[in-house]
Amino acid sequence: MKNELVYTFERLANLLKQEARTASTKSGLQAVQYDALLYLSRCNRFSNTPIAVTEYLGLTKGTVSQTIKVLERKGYVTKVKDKEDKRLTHLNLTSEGAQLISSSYPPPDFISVLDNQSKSVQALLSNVVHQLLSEYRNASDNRAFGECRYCIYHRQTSKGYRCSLLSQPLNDDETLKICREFSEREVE
Amino acid sequence: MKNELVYTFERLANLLKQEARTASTKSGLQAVQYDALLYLSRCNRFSNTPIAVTEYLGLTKGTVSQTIKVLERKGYVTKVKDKEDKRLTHLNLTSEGAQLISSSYPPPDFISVLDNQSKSVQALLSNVVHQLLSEYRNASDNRAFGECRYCIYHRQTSKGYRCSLLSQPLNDDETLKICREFSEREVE
DNA sequence: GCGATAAAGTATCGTAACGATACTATGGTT
DNA sequence: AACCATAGTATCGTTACGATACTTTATCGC
Repeated sequence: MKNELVYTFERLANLLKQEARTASTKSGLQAVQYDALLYLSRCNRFSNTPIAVTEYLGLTKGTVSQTIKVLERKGYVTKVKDKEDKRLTHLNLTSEGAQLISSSYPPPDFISVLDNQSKSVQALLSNVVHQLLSEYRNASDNRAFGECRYCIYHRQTSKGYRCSLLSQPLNDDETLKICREFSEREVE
Repeated sequence: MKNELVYTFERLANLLKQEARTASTKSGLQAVQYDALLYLSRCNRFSNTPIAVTEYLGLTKGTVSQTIKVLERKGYVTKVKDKEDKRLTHLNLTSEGAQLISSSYPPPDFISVLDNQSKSVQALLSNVVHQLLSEYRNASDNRAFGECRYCIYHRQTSKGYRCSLLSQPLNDDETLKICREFSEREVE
């Protein structure tokens, strides 16, 4: 039954949200602030701007601007103006910010459930849910926010990885991070 | 990779939330109000109380009390005092409330994605994600809120279904609804 | 080049969510 | 009857959130 699947996903999402909420209040942050910080810990250096946070979380610019201000005041992020494009502000996690995330993420209860699954189920889930997400991204008109390495602009050269959209070299870690400019690569 | 799976689920949850938000604002409701109404449309007659909404959504009593008040004022639910237990208030959807949900739920984009999947993938997903949810419910100390028919207290008699915990007869529809008293039945 | 438009970001305001606290009323237990 | 647990409401302060208006910088058309 399709509808039932939606219910199940929704309930899962609810429980995940609840677990995240516990983590955030334990660290003295509001839920949105935690979500924003989490995003910033997962995105690459082209995507750590207020507008990217805005699109990722599905909120408005003004709201996010305030959220960021609080995170800055609490010492979890710092603002750095972009050298080339002076409209842009980059948000870097301080070591406190990074530590806050790494001490509470990923959500332990959910991870333990995944751990219980057999390797084959895990692999299966990974495939199918990825597929689902990529189609869902296409169906909704939101930005994709996928991982760099799965992007059509991602290139491997003799000197390492590159982004062919932004014409920038990428180090290995970065190819695992999520990017605002992400565009789905066709599976061959 | 386990962590990656968590990310994927989280992003899926995010997109689902965004789609729900669009639906709610389109119908002139706040996100929480919509969530509460959605729950009330899915729960059985033992679980349509403010406290059940509270536990399902993971909020506090006071907050939910206010949310309900708004839903009542807007004409989407009505309050009915319980005959036996006078502490309880039952929240029934008005026809307007029911119509609001049925016109916007399930989320069309997500459903269309599920539709794209093959029958076998759908079946697979259904199994695995159900399993995941049931284990996650056990891992977290929240109430389960599962479907009546999968509950240990669910009985089939010659006269129809019964709840052996509350000693009440159940009609067929009700066994599909979610219940606050739900307790997972062991799979044999 | 110049002007128009778009994009990134901030500030401010009003509404509403949310948790905390304190309270009432009913039910259950011994 | 005394006590405690449960369901619910009311009120208060903090904060999220969208809307609007604004500034600054890039980009696009010519």
